[in-house]
Amino acid sequence: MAKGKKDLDLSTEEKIMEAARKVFTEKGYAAARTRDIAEESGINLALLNYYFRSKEKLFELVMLERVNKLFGAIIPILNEESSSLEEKIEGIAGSYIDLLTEHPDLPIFVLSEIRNRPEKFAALVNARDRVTKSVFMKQLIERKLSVSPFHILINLLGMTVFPFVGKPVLSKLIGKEAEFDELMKQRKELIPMWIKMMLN
Amino acid sequence: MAKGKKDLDLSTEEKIMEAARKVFTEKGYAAARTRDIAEESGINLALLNYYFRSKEKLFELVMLERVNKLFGAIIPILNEESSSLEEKIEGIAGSYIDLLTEHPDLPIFVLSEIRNRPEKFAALVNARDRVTKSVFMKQLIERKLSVSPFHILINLLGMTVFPFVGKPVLSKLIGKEAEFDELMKQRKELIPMWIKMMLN
DNA sequence: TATTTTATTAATCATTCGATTAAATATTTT
DNA sequence: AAAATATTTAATCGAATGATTAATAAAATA
Repeated sequence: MAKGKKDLDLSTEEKIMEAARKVFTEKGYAAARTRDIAEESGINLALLNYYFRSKEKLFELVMLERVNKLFGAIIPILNEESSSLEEKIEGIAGSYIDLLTEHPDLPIFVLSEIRNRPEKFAALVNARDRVTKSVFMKQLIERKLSVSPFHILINLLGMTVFPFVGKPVLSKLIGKEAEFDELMKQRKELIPMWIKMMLN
Repeated sequence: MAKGKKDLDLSTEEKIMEAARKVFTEKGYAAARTRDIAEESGINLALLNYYFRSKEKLFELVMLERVNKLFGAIIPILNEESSSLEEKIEGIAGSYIDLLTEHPDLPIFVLSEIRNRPEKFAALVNARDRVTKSVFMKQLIERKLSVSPFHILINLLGMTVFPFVGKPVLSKLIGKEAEFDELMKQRKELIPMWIKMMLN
């Protein structure tokens, strides 16, 4: 049979995925209703199950996308062979701030879903070796710091990611949305500077 | 008798609150079932509504407790009149790490519930003036830094709070629970040191 | 064109869930 | 002790929700 998915199929499937991304990300798995997703995508409720079998299966696809997006922005940089430690730090801060400025709710979505159902999603982010044995960690160890290299990694991620995790609260303190974004833009250069200070 | 653990002399009301704290914090509002809370506290389901009117009302009490705990650990320090900027930085890092080592899921719980229903809880954390007009911010401004004082506040909170927000992922990288706690303990002294470096 | 497969819809099923009710039991007040 | 009030339970209600079904429309295939 012609197993090539037709344009219309793809379109419907993609409309559902698009709506699922939005609704799941806004409300979280438990509060999201399949009817919300159906309405948001302008399709019949039964079509959601026709194409994706269940709410759970649909969510797994969205979650996988999100996790890959979140970790795909850092893992490759950690493992670059040719770049220096300083270049990696600049790369991580820069690419993460660009990514999260566009998708501010990415980290809180992933982290809160993992917390709500750790048995289901913990394995998804088990990138232990790809981090602990990365070129980045090796380069950190070479510097013979007086503290664990994990501190540096935590600081880099904390200073970069935390403002977006705490955005619902922080943006109230800071004021306008534009000011928040301007601060984040500044941090692309500031964070590498601060981290480098910690390496001495 | 159900799996209620400590059936101590707690009043029925307090038994329900205790179970509500646990279930809401573990699963979030939307995924928490009033029947879970009833079973966890070893009481009849109807008693929950008898004492607290509704799931929503019960949750509001738990949420208020959590928010006060989370922000109560920092707001008073920000507004101390007698302590120096350096002392405040040490106080915040120290008291927050102590608090979050005991209650690691506090920040992710509060932040994700705010994100899921911002219209309901955003007002709860609107401490704008208490932060922006705090003694801490005044002291930062006096230092005539080359960057916005918000950067320093974000860095302090990011380095302190982020490891706990990301704990479900980070603890896998780091290894045993004890090692994570040991790193956090070290950070009580390290974070103030790093932040002070940023003040020059 | 005729037939088979794929896509879509309206209706509805089965469960779950928050909440209520009415009756029973315990506690306090008079 | 009697009456009044407060607490607790079992049963159940109604709405919401994920999922399915049976019928129809559209597209693909032969």
